[in-house]
Amino acid sequence: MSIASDLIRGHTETIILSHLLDRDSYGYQTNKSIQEKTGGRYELKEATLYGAFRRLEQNGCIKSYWGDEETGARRRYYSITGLGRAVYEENKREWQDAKELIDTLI
Amino acid sequence: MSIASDLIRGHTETIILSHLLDRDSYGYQTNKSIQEKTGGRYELKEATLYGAFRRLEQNGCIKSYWGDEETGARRRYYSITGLGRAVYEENKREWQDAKELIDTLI
DNA sequence: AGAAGATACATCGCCTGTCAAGGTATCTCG
DNA sequence: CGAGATACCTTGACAGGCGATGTATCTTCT
Repeated sequence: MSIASDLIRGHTETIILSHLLDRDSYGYQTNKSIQEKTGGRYELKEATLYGAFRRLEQNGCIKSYWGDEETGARRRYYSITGLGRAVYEENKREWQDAKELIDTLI
Repeated sequence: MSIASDLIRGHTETIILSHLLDRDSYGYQTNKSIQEKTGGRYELKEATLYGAFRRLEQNGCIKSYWGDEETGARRRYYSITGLGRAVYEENKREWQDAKELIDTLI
């Protein structure tokens, strides 16, 4: 992980929501997907990841359920809610603004 | 201030360094300049601003001196050091990377 | 003269997100 | 059987942002 976490801070939840847009997923897979998409340049720490899932579920952006694996470790799947999609869109807009703002300032 | 502070977190010091590249400045002016550049969309809170100045001075990125105003409130001026310029360049590079990374992920 | 508002600096204590460290349990492969 | 991957979770410390509050000076309006 070569990138300062303070630069990503505030995007963690949006990144997770983004990953859930197309399909339900579980924690471990979410993180693996992030690693793949970034070519190993970034990964979420587990404590950060599960903390974000907890917050997202608490404010209604995602719902969770246990997978019915016959074998292997149990998995808690998450699915994005309507609210979650709205929040995602809003966050994405905010990111576009923030990007522009920061580019103006640095 | 229409932008979430977690999206700016980690950029505060870089923004300040950027403002000091061309000329020495003081806290109040720095913040006014940020407000102008962003058309009032963003400003640093004073506690954030002075906290950042303190950190930057402690790790040698800036130096400070009192202005010799004959009139008006006293001003503490800051000037960027060689180290500060190097840190600025590095932070700017990191921002380019982070931007790309986040765009990939959200 | 007095009040209000801008200029200018500074600190304290709270809140929140990140993360190192630790823990549990299952499966696979040598 | 041991090592390593898969998969989940929590606790405590830390750091940055910020509301609140305080100081002092200058200008402007009444």
